[in-house]
Amino acid sequence: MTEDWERRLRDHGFRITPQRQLVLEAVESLRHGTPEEILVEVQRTATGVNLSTVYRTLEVLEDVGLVTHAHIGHGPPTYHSVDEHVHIHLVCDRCAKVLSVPASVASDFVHRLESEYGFRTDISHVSVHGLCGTCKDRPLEVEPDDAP
Amino acid sequence: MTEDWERRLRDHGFRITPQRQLVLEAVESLRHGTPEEILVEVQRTATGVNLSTVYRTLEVLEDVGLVTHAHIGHGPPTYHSVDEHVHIHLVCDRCAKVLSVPASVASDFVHRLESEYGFRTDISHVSVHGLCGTCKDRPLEVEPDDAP
DNA sequence: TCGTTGCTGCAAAGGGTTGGCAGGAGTCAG
DNA sequence: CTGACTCCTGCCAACCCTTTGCAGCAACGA
Repeated sequence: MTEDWERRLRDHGFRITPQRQLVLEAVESLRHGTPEEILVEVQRTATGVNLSTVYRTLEVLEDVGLVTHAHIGHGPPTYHSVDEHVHIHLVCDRCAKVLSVPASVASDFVHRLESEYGFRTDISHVSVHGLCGTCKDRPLEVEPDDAP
Repeated sequence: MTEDWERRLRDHGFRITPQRQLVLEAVESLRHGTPEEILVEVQRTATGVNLSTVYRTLEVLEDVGLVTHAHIGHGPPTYHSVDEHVHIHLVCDRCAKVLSVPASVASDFVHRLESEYGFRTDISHVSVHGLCGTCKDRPLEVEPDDAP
């Protein structure tokens, strides 16, 4: 995959450490990951790594453009490697499933924001909430003792 | 403004209390407000009101459809009254300014999500990040001792 | 007016995140 | 290859935002 991650870090004055490599690899192998999940993945290789290190490392990796994060719902953010295709998260508020769709569906929207409001947006940063195809067709609530 | 808020609450089996009235009024007068900000506004009238009451009240008001919340950036959510026009928040990552634009700019995007992915979305729930008109034209960093 | 039960205030706990500190490791010059 | 200089890490405690348990108060129907 990304092989110039070392250069990327060095060029920004950061050092190369095992922790940084492991965190980056974890982000790449999990395709969506919260800091906690990334920690668990990292600890499969190196048990000693600490959660605060993961937080600090993710910040560094984001700084140099190797990962991004997005907010899915109310919980902790999820991190992605940037060599993934840029995508948007659709979060179902009913079943909590997360769909990824290519960012291109939003390109008209993005262009309108830029031309009409001068706002240049990073559409992938936040997720879009709603109901997924399965859930929106399902009746709202099924009280078990109401139907004949 | 909304005068049937009492009915709204009653119809859902909730009681009418001064706290609920005050919180609702606070949300309407602040047009964007975090729980903390709403508390401060409420306390201009009733000092004794507690932050947990604000949280619980906002949950109730959202339940009955009198307010909504949206996530702006990493911090706490902001609440709006629902009689406001539905809008999208554009958050500038550089200067942290928040622009509100009518949700109609996103209608094509919303329709595509529904027709292509079966996903029915509540576009106003999360905010869109990026750079505002002012910041995107500003040079990235000005190192003071680099130019001739 | 009285009783029921939901609502509130308080305080404490909970999850996620950040900060200070001392020791250890990466990097660079020699 | 070696040494020194910093940066980075692990640990722990603090932090912010939010939720919860509980006892007393107050809204509402009878």
